[in-house]
Amino acid sequence: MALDLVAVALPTPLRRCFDYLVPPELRACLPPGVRVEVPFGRRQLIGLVVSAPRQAEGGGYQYKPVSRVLDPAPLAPPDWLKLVLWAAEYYQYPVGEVVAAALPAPLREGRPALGRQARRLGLTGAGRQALALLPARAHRQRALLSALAAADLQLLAGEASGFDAAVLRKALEQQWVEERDAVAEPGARTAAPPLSAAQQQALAALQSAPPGFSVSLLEGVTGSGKTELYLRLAEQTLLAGRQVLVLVPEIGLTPQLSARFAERFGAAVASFHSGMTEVERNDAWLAVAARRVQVLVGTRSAVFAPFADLGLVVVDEEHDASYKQQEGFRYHARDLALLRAKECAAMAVLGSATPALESLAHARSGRYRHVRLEQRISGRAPPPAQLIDLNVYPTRHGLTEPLLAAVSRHLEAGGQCLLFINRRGYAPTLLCEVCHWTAPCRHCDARMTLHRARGRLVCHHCGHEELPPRVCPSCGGARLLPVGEGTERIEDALRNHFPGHRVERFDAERLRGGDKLERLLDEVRARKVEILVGTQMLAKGHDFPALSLVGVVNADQALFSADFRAVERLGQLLTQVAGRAGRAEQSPHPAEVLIQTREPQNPQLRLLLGAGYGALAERLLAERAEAGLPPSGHLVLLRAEAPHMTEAQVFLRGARDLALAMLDGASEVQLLGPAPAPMERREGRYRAQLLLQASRRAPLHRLLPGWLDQLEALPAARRLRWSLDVDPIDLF
DNA sequence: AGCACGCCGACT
DNA sequence: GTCGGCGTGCTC
Repeated sequence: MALDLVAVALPTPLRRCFDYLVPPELRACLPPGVRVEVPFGRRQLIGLVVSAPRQAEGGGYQYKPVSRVLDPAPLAPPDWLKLVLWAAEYYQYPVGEVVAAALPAPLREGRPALGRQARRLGLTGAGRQALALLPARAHRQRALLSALAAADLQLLAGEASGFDAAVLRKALEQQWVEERDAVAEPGARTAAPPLSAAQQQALAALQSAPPGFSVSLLEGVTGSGKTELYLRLAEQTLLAGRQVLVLVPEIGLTPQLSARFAERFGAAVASFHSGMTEVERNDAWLAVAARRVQVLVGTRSAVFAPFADLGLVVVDEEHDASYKQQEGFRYHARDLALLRAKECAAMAVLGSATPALESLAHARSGRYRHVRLEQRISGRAPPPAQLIDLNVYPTRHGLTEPLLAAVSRHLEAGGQCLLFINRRGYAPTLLCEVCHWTAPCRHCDARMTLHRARGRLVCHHCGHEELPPRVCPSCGGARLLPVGEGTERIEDALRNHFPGHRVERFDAERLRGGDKLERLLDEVRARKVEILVGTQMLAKGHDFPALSLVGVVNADQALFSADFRAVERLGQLLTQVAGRAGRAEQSPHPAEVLIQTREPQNPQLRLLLGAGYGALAERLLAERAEAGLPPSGHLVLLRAEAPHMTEAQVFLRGARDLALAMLDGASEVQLLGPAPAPMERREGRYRAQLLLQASRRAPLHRLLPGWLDQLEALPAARRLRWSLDVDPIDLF
């Protein structure tokens, strides 16, 4: 007997879809991309139709019928669904969970696909009169009305107004405030600033890409004005009636960039990131599908926004590791963005001052167009970096005399100083002077970091906290010494050394919650802060016009790391930090970059400082080719964690044997391990991994589906946590 | 993942 | 005698 069936993706960890009977009257209502409610076991679930209804022989199976269709039309165009299905296959992750990651929560849970629209609020004549007559205690109404007296409030799709809902409701009721049409105007609203000669050249090079799909790597030093080029390309795309996706690596960078886009393009712009509420994200998502929004600025997950006609994809700071999701569905947003662009015949631009080796390799092979922007807008070359040898100069609280002297010099000349140290807390180790005991975390193979102001020892791997012991728990010795330094200690040392100068610390601990980062950055720009101490969050994207000295307290951690990407990352980080200095014309003092190191002869460090990131990248690419590592080879990592190391090892050995049985001896796929993770125990669990390596993707990816089916059937697989990471960027 | 079914220990 | 532990099996 022939049956009408549709395949439905459901939110379960099963790596397959499920077929449902199509009642005859619903046959026309079930195109791919609509949501349905279906019975699944004893539950009712919301799922997504992923195939057109098809005729099939029953084969005796009792299929269940679709219970309900939620959408009159597909939620998103076919290329969106294609991206979702492709990602599920490529990352070998359950389709239903990929769909769940690609849909905002309200849609996932079956809420109707109705979004709130972009709005514009304006002050009425009555409102203007009311503003003069408001009683003094009505300060919240006053704030609202005076803000609107200055300018209409333009709210993007899904954006909160920033005013209390009750206050807004009252003002609308009183007709002090009215809703006006929020017009999404194509083209620029505010005039674009003129381009430098170098920018003009780069823009011309970008624009000379053939119509349709193309990828350009825009390699532009910090301060060279890449953002203005994105804006120009976006304007052109909008005038052609197509939409724009701009990806940024982290939420902290969205306000700046979306503000610049909104300033230029008005209501056509929306943001999308994890700091928004689910409802806000839902509104933005739906507005993109309905073409009420033309430009979306967002983090990783914005790559799944349902563009109706995507014409331009920008991936800013494309080298940034935040684009790779590090748990669950481990996708790389940059890679998916390129796939997306290809399917939509859109132009893709990868922007960075320090491109990933992957992207450089593609540029070198001609697969990407390589556009360089080597001149800063200011015309000033980035300052040269100099090394301070920690074997020669003693330190106090991590700082050498030459570095402190440089800080004095720049402060006297009215410049700002940035001290970079990629470690939070006061000191990474608490050491007993007598027996050399160090404070360990009871859940991890790691030392506890001393946070002195909080009076706590904190493990940065699991979050465990303890009170520091008074005496050594091992020998009873009374002299426990903080060894090494973190941001807090550097901050203290600088406060003591430069009393009367304002020192501010920038790290996750200090800036937790709210808009503290934004507020502090404003104070930096207003020159109220003279010395900045911080972690890598200071290296990313922010503009400090008056900054003239960058000091790197210690560059050495990465030089000893086991991770094969450590030196690439160090090169990117040092280049990005150094790029914060001397960006603006009004920089009061020639800029300087000083790097403290115990390894001044390190060849990679010298190459970076002498010949720049590009030269280091060339060297690293050659090394990767030699070792068969990315981008010259391809990796898949199977991780496992269990209460005891033997359980993890037994599972991974089983996995290895299955893979060996599936591969013939001559296969290009190499298996490495199983081996314990670099940190064997973390959060109380033992971790190990099995690495698959191949010079070509095809044989590796051919292996995966069948291998995973067998892995899931392994009895050991049920008793521990394991996951597959395709194209891993960290080896645990 | 959920959610059932199923077969062994300490409690009203 | 039952409530409940988590092993194992299935979900169109």
